[in-house]
Amino acid sequence: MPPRKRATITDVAAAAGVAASTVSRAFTHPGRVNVHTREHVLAVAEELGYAPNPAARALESGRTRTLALLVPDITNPYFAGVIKGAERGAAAAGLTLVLGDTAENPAQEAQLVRRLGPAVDGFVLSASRLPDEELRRAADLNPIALVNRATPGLACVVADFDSGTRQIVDHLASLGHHSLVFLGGPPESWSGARRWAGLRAAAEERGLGATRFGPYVPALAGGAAAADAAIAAGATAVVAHNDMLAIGVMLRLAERGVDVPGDVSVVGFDNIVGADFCNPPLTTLAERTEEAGARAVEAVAAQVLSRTDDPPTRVLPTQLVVRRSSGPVPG
Amino acid sequence: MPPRKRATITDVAAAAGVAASTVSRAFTHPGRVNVHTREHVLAVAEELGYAPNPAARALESGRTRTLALLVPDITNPYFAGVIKGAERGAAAAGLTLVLGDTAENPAQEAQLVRRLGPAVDGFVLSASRLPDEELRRAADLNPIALVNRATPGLACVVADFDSGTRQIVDHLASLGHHSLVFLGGPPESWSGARRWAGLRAAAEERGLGATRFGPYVPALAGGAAAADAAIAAGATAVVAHNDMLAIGVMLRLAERGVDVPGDVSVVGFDNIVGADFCNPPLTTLAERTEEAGARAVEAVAAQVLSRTDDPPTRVLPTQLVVRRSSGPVPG
DNA sequence: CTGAAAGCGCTAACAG
DNA sequence: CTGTTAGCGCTTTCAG
Repeated sequence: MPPRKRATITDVAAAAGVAASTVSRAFTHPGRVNVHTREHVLAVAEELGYAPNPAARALESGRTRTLALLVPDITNPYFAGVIKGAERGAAAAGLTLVLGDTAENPAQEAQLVRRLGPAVDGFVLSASRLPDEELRRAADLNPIALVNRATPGLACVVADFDSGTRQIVDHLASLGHHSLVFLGGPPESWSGARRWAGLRAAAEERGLGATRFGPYVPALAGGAAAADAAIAAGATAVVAHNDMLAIGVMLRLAERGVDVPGDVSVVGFDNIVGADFCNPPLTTLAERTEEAGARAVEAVAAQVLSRTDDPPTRVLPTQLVVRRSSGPVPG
Repeated sequence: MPPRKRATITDVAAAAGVAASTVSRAFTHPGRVNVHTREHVLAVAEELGYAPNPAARALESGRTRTLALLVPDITNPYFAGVIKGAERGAAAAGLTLVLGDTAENPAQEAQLVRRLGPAVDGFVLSASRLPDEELRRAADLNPIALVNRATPGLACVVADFDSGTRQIVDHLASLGHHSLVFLGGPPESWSGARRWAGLRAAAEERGLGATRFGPYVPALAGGAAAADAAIAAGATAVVAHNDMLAIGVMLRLAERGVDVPGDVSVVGFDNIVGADFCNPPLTTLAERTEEAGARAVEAVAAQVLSRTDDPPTRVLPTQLVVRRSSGPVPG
C-alpha cells in the first residue's frame, strides 16, 4: 500500500498534449503562454492534483523559499512570541519556516547552521550564542538576521534596553529606592549584558546604587539562590535577568516570609505569560517579541533578494508594565 | 557581493581526486568505501565546508527527510511541549522539522497541508480541526500522525483521559465533594469532548453529580464568565477545560472574594508552565506532551519507511498533580 | 508562442 | 573498491 504517487509536470504535459516546458511556463510566467493553452494546462493540472515539487525548483534555482529560525529553547515562553511573529512573517511572504532548538548550546547551534544551511535561503538566529566571527562566516553563505544580539555587519533586531532600563530605574527611584540589585543570568547572554549595562548607567545617572549578583540559572529553579543573596545584601529592590528568575525569586521570598513589595520590590524582563497571574503579579519590561520575529524574517527575506554589505539594525521600543510586585521603599 | 558559492559534491570530488560517486558513497554508505579514501574524502569535504544539498537528495530519492508539525497556536504553552518533543524526535532521527501555525482555523490548516505536502515526507497534526474525511484524503498522499485526536485508520497519540478523569473524580470524591462542574472549552475540541465524557462517566460511577457549563474561551479571559457561572450554581468543585481557563477562574474567584480551595476547589488540565506558580498553585492533570510529540514523529517516520493500512494508536498515561487549589468540601 | 535539450546536485545502477 | 552513466522534476536557454 504505497502512498499515491504525485503527478509531475510531465504527467500534466502528457495529459494536456503539450511540452513540459509549456506547463512550467504556465505556472511561472503566465504572460508568456497563450491564454487558451494556459487555461487548458491549469485545468488539467488541477484535475491531476498537481503541485510543483519544491525540491526540484530549489535544485534549479538555488532558492528553497525556506527560512530557518533557531532558538535556544522552544519551551521558554519568551521565544514563543518570536516564533509566532517569524511564522506569521514567513507565511505572509510565502516562505516556509523551519524551526530548530539549540538547547542553549553553541556547538549545537553551529551544527544546525551547517546542516540546515544548504536547505534554507537564510537564518533568523534568536539570542545566538555563537561568537561574532562564526556568525560572520555563516553569513557569508546564508543571509542572517539576529534577534536580541548585535553583531556589526549583520542585520539585527534588538529591544531598546537603554530606554527600558531607564524606565525601570526611574520607576524604582520614584518609589524612593536608593539602590537596586541585579540578579544576573548566563554570562554569555548578550541581552543580559545590555540589561546590566543599561541599569548601571541609568542608576548612576539617577544617583542610585547598583550591584550585580549571579550568574543564576534564568529559570524558576535559580530563584532560591538569587533571593537568598538579595536578602543577605539587604536589598530593597531587585531586578532579575528575566521573568522566570524573578518569579522564582518571589517564590523563595514568600517561603522566607519576606513580603513583596512590602519588604522588597521585584522587577523582571520579558512580560511572559504568567507574569500577569503570578503572586503578586510581576512588574516587568515588555518587549515586542512578535514584531521582532516578523522584522527579522523581513530582514532576511530582503537580504535574499539583494545582498547589502551594511544591513540595518532595528531597535524596537520596550515598555514597563507596572504590576503589584514593585512598591515604595520600606521604612 | 553575492553569497559565497557552496561547495558541491563535484568540487569535493575534484579536490580529492576521486569520482563524485565516491564522495557520495563516503557519506551515505561509509562501509562501501576504502577506509583510507573515505577519510581523505571526508577531510577534503570538511576543508571545503561541504554539506550535502538536501534538495538534490530529495529530488533523487523522493524523500525530503523533513516533517511538518502543525499546531493551532504556537504561543499556547500547552503546545510548547509537543513542539519540543517533536523537535527532539526529529533531530534524533536526522529529520528536519517544519512548523506551521494554523491559527485554530481549519481552512488554514488544510491550505498548509496542501502547500507543504510536496515539501515534506509526512505530517504531525496536533489537535487537528480537520474533518476525518479530509484527514484520510491527506493521509493518502502523505503519512500523518495525530496528537490528541483519534481518527480511524490514522496513527494517533492520545492522552489517557479515561484514567486521568477518573483520578480527578477520585481526588475530589476523597475530599468529600458530592458534585463537580465542568467548565467547557471549544465545542470542536476532541480533547474537550474526551475530558467531559471521562469526567461524567467517572462521576456517575462514583455517585457524584456532574454538570457541564460553557463553552468558554479556553484562556485567562474566559475565566470571568466561567467563574461567575460556577458561583451562581453553588459549585464546590470546578474542573476547567484547561489550565489557562482554570487560572482565569481563580483570578475571578479571588476578585469576588471566593476562597480557593476553602470555598471552591479548582482543577485544570495540562500542567502548563505557570500552573506551579499561580496563586494558589493549581491541581491539574499532567499529560506527557513532549513524549506525545516525539512518539508522533516516530509514528510518521515509521509510516514513511513502510506504509501500513492499520497504524497504531498510542495512549500515553496522564497523572494528577495535586497542588493547593483543591481541598476538602466546605461546611 | 511553443518544443527540444541541457543541466541544477545527488544517488543508484552497472561496469570494470 | 571505484569510475561512468543515467536520471529524479523542474526551469531555462535556444531554436523553430
